[in-house]
Amino acid sequence: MNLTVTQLCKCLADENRLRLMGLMEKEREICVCDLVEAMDAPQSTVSRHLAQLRQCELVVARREGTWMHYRLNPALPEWAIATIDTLLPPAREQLGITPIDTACC
Amino acid sequence: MNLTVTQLCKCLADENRLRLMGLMEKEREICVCDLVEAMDAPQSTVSRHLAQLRQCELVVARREGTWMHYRLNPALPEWAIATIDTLLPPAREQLGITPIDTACC
DNA sequence: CTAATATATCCGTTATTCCGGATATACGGA
DNA sequence: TCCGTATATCCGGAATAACGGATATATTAG
Repeated sequence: MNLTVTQLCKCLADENRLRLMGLMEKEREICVCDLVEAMDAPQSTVSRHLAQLRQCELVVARREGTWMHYRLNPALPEWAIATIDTLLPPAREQLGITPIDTACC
Repeated sequence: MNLTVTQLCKCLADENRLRLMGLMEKEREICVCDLVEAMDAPQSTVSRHLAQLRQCELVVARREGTWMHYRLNPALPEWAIATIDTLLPPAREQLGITPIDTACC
């Protein structure tokens, strides 16, 4: 786990990625199709941003058949967890979103 | 004060700006010449990044004669203060810096 | 006013990031 | 095996951001 502060901030500095993070909730998995539906963006865009979040390990993915389930990575460094916990509530408010609580699959 | 999460993260997502923030310490003013000296970057670069930090109100400036004194803005929203407080220590460690404690003027 | 110093802004160039349609890959079922 | 669905990656173009030398502005001193 080699996350830097700069990397974390770059990830959260894009509205699409911030929105993706905001749609997820601790301890809860979401599949890509739900994220694509909730985001107003084409699937390739969502997938690309998810890949970036995955690369920085802000999220982790689990495959189940053809579906991929994403969740916030609970194993980040303390300072990253604290930052995410602090920023997601105001981010959700500013972006007008709430975590997804339905499951397509 | 209309700072958004995205704006805050954009500001902190650049290494030069993060370094500038890390060189400052709560409650302490620093003048630009000290920042220019501590950063390994031309004066115009430092000044441009300071302007951006000022624009987002992460820092505030006070003129004293020909000198400008900068300090972290103590009047940010709670979530921004908390984020900065959380991120600056690991950022300083990762960037190999400590707050400036000398005063050129 | 002129000179000197500190800092800010301008502007052309380069580097980085983002976009999204097209295509590829992975998997399950028939 | 071949097909359909879910997701990932590719790639060329557009948009955004960063750079830094040159220049402008602001202020003080003489």
